[in-house]
Amino acid sequence: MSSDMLDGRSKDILYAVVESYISTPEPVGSRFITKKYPFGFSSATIRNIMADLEDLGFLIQPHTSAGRVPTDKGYRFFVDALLHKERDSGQQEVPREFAKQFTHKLERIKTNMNAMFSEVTNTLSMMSNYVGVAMPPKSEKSTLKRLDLMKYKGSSVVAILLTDEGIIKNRVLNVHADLAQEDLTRIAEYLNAEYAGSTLDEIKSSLIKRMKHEKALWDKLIAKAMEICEQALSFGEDDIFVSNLYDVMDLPDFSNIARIKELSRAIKDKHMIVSLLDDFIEADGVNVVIGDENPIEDLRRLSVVSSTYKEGDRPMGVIALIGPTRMDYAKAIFMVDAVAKCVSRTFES
Amino acid sequence: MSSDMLDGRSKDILYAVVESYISTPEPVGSRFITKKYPFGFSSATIRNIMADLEDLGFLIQPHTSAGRVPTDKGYRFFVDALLHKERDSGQQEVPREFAKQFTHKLERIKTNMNAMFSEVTNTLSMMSNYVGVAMPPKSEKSTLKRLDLMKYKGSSVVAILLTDEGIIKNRVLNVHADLAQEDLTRIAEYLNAEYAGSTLDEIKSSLIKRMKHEKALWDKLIAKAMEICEQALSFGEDDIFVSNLYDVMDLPDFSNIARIKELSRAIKDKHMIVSLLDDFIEADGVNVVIGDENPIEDLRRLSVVSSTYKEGDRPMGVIALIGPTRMDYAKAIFMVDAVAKCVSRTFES
DNA sequence: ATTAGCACTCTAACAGTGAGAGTGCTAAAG
DNA sequence: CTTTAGCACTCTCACTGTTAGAGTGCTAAT
Repeated sequence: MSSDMLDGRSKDILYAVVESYISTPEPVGSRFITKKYPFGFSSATIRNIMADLEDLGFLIQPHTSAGRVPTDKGYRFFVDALLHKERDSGQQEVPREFAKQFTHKLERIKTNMNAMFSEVTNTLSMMSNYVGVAMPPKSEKSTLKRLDLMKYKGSSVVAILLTDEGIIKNRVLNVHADLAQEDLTRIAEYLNAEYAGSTLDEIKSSLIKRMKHEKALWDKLIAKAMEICEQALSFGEDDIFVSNLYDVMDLPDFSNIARIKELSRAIKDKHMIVSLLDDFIEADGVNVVIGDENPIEDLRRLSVVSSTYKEGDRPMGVIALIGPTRMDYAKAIFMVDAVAKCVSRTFES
Repeated sequence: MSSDMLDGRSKDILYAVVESYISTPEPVGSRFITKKYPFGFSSATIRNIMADLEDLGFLIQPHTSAGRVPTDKGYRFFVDALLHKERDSGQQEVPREFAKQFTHKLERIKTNMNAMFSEVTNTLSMMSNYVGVAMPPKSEKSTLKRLDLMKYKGSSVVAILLTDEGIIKNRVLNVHADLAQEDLTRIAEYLNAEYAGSTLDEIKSSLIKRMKHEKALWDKLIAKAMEICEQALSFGEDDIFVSNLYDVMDLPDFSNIARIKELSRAIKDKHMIVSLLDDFIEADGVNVVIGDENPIEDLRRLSVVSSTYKEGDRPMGVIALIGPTRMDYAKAIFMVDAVAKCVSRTFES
């Protein structure tokens, strides 16, 4: 980490510059620092230090004779410092009331996953002015509680999957045969007996193995059961919840449509976001990705703050905030963390 | 309708002005009209007529010595004229190929309602640059095909409703009793025997009647069944599908955030949109609401073009486009109509 | 009834100016 | 050797004045 090369003084100044720029989006000059932060150096000294910081790539000036603005590297330094600080002094106090209220609210609507995650993303967005994102639990990792099959039109069948976590998925399948409801019920019973308690992933692989092995299945119905089960498990894309952009538009960073459109484009492709957040589901605590660091092209001028929610200690999904690199990281980190904890609590009870 | 007071000449000019302004968002002047539309009058005459049209409230000038811009009343005249014209000459030809392709696409994903309606709104938005909206079929109006109950954690039960239209709803209920899965199955069977084939609305009212009548139900299980059924039928808010704003941001009308935010605000409250579209579900053909005419405050500077999709001749839901009052109505009307028809076709097969 | 002509108005674009903010460098002070 | 005061320099932004152009309304002539 190249910020190790900085002496204490430089760190203080850098921290101050980033903090100031985050709170007010104006390039910050040396004189301003001397006024607002009583370091005890003259503006000339600050100036020298800032020039060094610029050489090292932490700051940049929009043009000669403007103040300095943090680079992504500068923000990274700031966030790292922030995370260390956090660890020492728990700054939560005021928002305990919020957490309580919010948990209550979630508790009330947790029966409806959609409504719950919409609530999560919208609250997140409203309170932070950034884009709230929530990735619901991955169904593949959850364990099958019960499978039901219902006859539908013609040769199509509705499969309903219930998992331990309360994820309910349904899917219309074509079974290429006119099975009676009784047959379906029997098939479902068979599959339940066989697979209840396994994770969907396990079921899938076991299924593939068995189908290969017993190539000619003696029992027609069991063969059909296998076929149905496989279809039932192949879910479509993962859906993800993203807040609307209403509150985001208040930010000065997005005061022109070009920027807002960029953001809109970044969150349009939900697969992208999913694949990004997938990487953080195993990570512990809050994760911050800043601008450049982002693997996804469209997110290179944005930052992502994420945290996982868990049931017990098994990570289930991810909560995140997406905003400009000039983000109030302290706030974003705190909020994501708090909300993730609320969601975890909801899943436990 | 006050546009009856206009003579043919005035109508032609008004139509031309609106058409021109829709195609290019520049106030249109008298000279421009003489150039582009060979009416055979001089600019001075046009000028007089335009002054009259302004007095009558069809046009307005942003400032002295600018051209004229249509008022909502002006757009209304234009749209009415458009709808009459449409009736005579079917202008569909080119997009038959599109309709075919799109119907195919829907056919492939119709098993997943969510995916289907997302596809509808996003395609609509992408092709028109306006906001695509789709209201899925109202579950209350659809008939019950089958109800299933599955035991969940503790005293909660998952109810799954399958309707004729393929709407599958699930809901977690609290039954305040530790019923075994067998009991649940029996209850479900009973309810299916009793109610399959009725619309959910009918079931609801019948249920209420019965519960009042036989106050002391002798059969505990049937009492429970009633209770469960009632809970299962009380769905939450209707959800509605709204496209993202990505393509909308290309419009010059929304080139500043204030306008885009206004739009964002208007579509944020989905209940509002639902209540608006509900009014048009019975209407035949395409419906256009222009600016002022809108009952909802937030939509007063926007227009809504809507159409219903049906199964047979029973209207099921609404497809709509929301855009600026300066909208390409011809295109919007055509697209909404075409897409609604594609969706109808999908529901039929 | 229509139109040519003209005076009038308003906007948008452009260039020029000056204040202000902030820098880098140098030389003096600690 | 580090810090600071001083100063010349640079760049932006806000303001001003000016002008070209587009469009109007009115009047008088056709």
